[in-house]
Amino acid sequence: MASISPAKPARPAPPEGSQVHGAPYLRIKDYLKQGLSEGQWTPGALMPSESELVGRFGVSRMTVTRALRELQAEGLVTRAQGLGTYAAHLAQVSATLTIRDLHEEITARGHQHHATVHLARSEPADAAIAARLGLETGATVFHTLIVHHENRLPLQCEDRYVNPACAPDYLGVDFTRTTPTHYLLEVAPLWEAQYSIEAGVPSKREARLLQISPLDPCLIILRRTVNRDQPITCARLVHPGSRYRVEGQFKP
Amino acid sequence: MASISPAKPARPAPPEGSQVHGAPYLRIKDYLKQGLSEGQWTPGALMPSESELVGRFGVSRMTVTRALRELQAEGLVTRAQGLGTYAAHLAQVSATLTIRDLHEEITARGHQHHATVHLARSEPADAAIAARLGLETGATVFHTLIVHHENRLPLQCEDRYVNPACAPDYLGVDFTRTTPTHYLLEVAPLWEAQYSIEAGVPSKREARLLQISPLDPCLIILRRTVNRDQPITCARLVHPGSRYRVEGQFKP
DNA sequence: GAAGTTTACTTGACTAGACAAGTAGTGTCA
DNA sequence: TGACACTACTTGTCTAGTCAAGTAAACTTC
Repeated sequence: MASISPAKPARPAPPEGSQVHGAPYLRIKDYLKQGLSEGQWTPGALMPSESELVGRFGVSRMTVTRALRELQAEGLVTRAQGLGTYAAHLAQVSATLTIRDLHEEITARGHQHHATVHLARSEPADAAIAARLGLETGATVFHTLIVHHENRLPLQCEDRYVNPACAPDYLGVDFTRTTPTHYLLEVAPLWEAQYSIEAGVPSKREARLLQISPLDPCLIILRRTVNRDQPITCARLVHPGSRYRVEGQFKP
Repeated sequence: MASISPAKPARPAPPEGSQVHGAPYLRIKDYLKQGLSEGQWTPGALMPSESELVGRFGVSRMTVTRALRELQAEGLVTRAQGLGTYAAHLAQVSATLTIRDLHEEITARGHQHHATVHLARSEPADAAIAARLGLETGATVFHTLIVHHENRLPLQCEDRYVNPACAPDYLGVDFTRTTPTHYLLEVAPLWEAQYSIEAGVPSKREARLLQISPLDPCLIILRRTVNRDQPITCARLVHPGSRYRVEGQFKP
């Protein structure tokens, strides 16, 4: 099969501006990205077809397909069978906000993390908590209230409810050494989470634990974590606005 | 070539629990995802090699490669040449927060959006703004201050500086009809953005424009947008904490 | 003219190989 | 014992084709 490969027809040189080095699929991606950033294809415009790119770059269709599929996964183009590849409307693109385990975040800054446990018990769930954990009202849930400190300064008040079915040994964990997030990640490795980030004022108890005034603005994150089958945990994370912010970047 | 295809050797049945329907690469992804969610491979564990999956599912290596490459892109596995495929440590995974154009967000809720323009002029940049836009101190920049309303209630105060080189006609736009975000997306289609989300109190002017008390907690988003070559714009978006929150979900 | 058919073009998915490059263990030789 | 080559296994990338399925426009038929 390799011996009778026909001589390749003369093909046009690779388009100007595309990278010369690197794997062919990366060169194709870079060429298309650059055209998109220069406005060569405005949102909604029809982009070159796979066979056109095959001819232009002198590669096989699988290579072009890979480049286009990755651009699609990155949200830069949309593709439709029978129609073609189109430049995407970037307004709908999403931002990636890195939300890491607080312990890692603090130690990565070279600071000291320590936690104080103010509550760790099982209790009957009220209607709101039960609904969020997919349980009956009055069912037993685990409840912890932990304050995380960075260099002795309170940074986060973590009020968390856990479904006992997912982590039966939860209350036996020493939360001054392991964060609940870290422990739950190990017990239930693959999950989905929903977040909501808002600004508000702390409750009186939260203000006292965070050593701030009840009027100080706080960044409040509500997080609910679900396994494939059942809810695992829901948490209210309250941070003094002056000491914490969420950062992220978005790279289409 | 099709006529002399050899009979396929007997192969083990697809692993239990995997989807029967769907494209083979999706079946393989689903099988691996399920194993990860059930703890069959805990973070850091070595997962089946490509050739093992080829044998197990009776497909070609390209198909297995595609499934694994997509799982890698989704952050579920890490791969290393010469070593193998490993279950990822999910703690470092990122959450996707959808940040849409405010006009779209409001109209999608079936509500009415209108904007009032309180400032739209060019002015010399002070040191802080110039640094963020990559310009010299004193260089001319465009400055707009716009309040966005949802059903007549102020929702966002948008204080924005724009690099004139990227959008020379910026001040000619009617911002009661087009949001700056939307216009800038059209003028400079491909960009990167950095976000910072924090809780704080509004300035006196912001409080007045948003019709809230200067003590009310606000969700403040600082956004800086960069093109491939140069910074485009930086903005301070102030939202009353009681009226706005950022939602997102994370689905590995 | 309206309704169906054909054709050309598009993406979607896959096969059965190929070579390259990185890692780790094993065996050999000085 | 230490240095080195060899080997087995892994992922990374690519080729040159295949068939399927969806769209749209041109063409044919009634």
